[in-house]
Amino acid sequence: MTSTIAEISINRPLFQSFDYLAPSDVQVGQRVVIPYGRGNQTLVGVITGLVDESKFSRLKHVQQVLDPEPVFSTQQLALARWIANYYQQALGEVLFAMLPNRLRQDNSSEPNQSTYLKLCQHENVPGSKQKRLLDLLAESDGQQLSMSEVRLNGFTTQTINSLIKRACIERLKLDDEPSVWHGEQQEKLTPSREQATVLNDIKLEQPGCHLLYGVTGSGKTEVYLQLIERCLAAGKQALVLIPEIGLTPQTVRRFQQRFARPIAVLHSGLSDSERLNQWLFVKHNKVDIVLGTRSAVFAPLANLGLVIVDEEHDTSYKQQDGIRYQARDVAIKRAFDDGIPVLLGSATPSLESLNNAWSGKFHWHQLTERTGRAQIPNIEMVDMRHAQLTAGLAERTLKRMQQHLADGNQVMVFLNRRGWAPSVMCQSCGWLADCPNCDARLVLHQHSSQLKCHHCGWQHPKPQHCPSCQSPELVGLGLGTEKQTDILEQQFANTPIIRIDRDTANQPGGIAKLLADVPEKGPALIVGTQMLAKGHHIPNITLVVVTDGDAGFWGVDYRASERMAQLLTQVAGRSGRGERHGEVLVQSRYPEHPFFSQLINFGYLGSARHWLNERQQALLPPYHSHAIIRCDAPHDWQAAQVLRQLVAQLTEAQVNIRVLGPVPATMAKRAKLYRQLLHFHAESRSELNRWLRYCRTLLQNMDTKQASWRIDVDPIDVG
DNA sequence: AGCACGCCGACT
DNA sequence: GTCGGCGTGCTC
Ligand SMILES: [Zn+2]
Ligand SMILES: [Zn+2]
Repeated sequence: MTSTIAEISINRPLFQSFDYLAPSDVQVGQRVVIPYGRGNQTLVGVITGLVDESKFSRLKHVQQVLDPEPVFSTQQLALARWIANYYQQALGEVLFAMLPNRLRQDNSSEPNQSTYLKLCQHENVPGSKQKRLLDLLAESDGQQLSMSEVRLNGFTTQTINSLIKRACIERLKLDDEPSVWHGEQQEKLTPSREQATVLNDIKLEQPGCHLLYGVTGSGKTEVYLQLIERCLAAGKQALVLIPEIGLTPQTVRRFQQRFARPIAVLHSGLSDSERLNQWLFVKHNKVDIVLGTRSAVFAPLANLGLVIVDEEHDTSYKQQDGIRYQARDVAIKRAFDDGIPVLLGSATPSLESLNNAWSGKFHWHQLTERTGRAQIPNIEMVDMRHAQLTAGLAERTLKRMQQHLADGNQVMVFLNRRGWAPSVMCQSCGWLADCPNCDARLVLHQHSSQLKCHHCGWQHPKPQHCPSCQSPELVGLGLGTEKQTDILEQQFANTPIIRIDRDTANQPGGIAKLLADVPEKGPALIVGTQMLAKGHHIPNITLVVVTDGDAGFWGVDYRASERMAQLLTQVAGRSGRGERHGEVLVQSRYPEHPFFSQLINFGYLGSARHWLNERQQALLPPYHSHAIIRCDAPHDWQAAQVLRQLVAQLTEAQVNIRVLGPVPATMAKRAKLYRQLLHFHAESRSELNRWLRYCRTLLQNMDTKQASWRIDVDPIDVG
């Protein structure tokens, strides 16, 4: 048998491929099993190239070719190469991150099959059961049904076997097919004047990036749906990315109801086998619409015609651990490669996308009218400085809440701190409960009577006495959602209160059960964290209260304003019911701070313009590119030493981009590791890339001992 | 990364 | 004598 030499990438952080002898008919993009290393352990690899010769003399043989057809197309391989280069990751690791978990091991990529029963002869048969089965099959699509459906209808193997003997029915193996929504279909809505303009301005035949600025409730989804419809009508496929928290059953339902065809859904809640199933449906061309979160950007659609990224500013598009990439940017690159349009939608676009739109790189579209709802409410500041606080809320705030509840409306109280109190102190000696593994205070969770670290997961039962002076006077300092809810329960004794945060959402039933607890009509208080701000429309809210408008402004993070404004704008979008104008109260100790007045007077876009100016002055993204090399080690000097050594080598090589540091991370110690950062700022993206690649080779050749390092390109957490 | 190999100390 | 600790170096 003739053979060829295959370059194979494996799921290890090695920036090289390995040459193996393979059967001459293998193709690039197929997975193979190889004997690897001195112990010849069997590993799955991906063929990334075929060559005639290798500089290695004793090549091993590929053990098994796993895929009859490549699991990666040439375009996907090219995309993987781009990601590996841009984010400084090993190609093999990128490729494996693009595959569903099951295909990272030696599982088959062929379509799943099930046994079906097909009607051959509909003749008179003795038993009534047999007769009923024939009737059932006769009525079914294609006169056939899957075995599981037949079983579900109560037919036994015996009935089936007798019918097969009579040659009335036959068994066949058929590919599994994705299910189609059989419930009520939803007709497409007549677009508003604004929607029609947007729909008219986006031409699917023309490649390019479109930024759709649409305030909450302005009908962005309807625009998506009608564009997808056009895309499908042109015989192409559509990919829709949605943030983790927004991809709810209701969202999926909305798409299913509009399109009488199967839709693949790829979200993080799927089991490995469900995820593989969905992925195989996409791979084998059985769906034309893919709905998914971050990693769905890699869905193997072969005939893509449109990519949509909903809530494009959402930080969950950035993968933070393992393989790092920004799915929104990968989506843009993928669309560019395919020569197709990509639509980014948001009520609070990222400064990156706004800059691209305002500089003419993206096409700008907007939806400013809320369909069937009152205008976005104004934000009203509440000065906390001299206020008497109950549950963290000023008298004025409580009064307003009282009014709204008395009118039978619902009120949302937002506090981005879960637990009872963010720290615990001894009143007689001043001892503070610190995490033994992190530079962080332990958070008191009163209901479970535990002290927990929100950074490393460490927890311990709440002590009865101060470990330092034995005094029993241990008190919680500050306010979390748990405590706020408890106090509000006393204040508003007859009002149902629902708390929505990670602690309550992790209980059985999850967030869906909590939302179901919100009464359909009548007053209710909904208390919660970040989780409340995104997704999950609660219809009867007329007042939103932000307990601490100053939280999150203490750091060095230049994205803090942008993120806070996005949060406040999103939260404000929750308020308002039908034509009833909603209200938003933001409590602050600095109510006159320009951040608030700007947001109130000039809105998100006006503020964004201002921040973009500041970023330009400060040579920060999106004008300059930013990357961070992070280094962790068990002793505080190790990480800094590695980075100092790196800086020395860079200086020697006459580095011509800005290098800052090493500096300790905002939380210098986390999970028993000391963390140091090295910042890189460059006007030119390619220069940054070049120097990062150089850093990577330096670090790979450096004896970093116990220190581990990673490169974060376009970081969102800067501290 | 993950594994084999190897060179040392502390156990039967 | 050997079991296992981690430090070193390689993987086609
Ligand atoms: Zn004490
Ligand atoms: Zn901790």
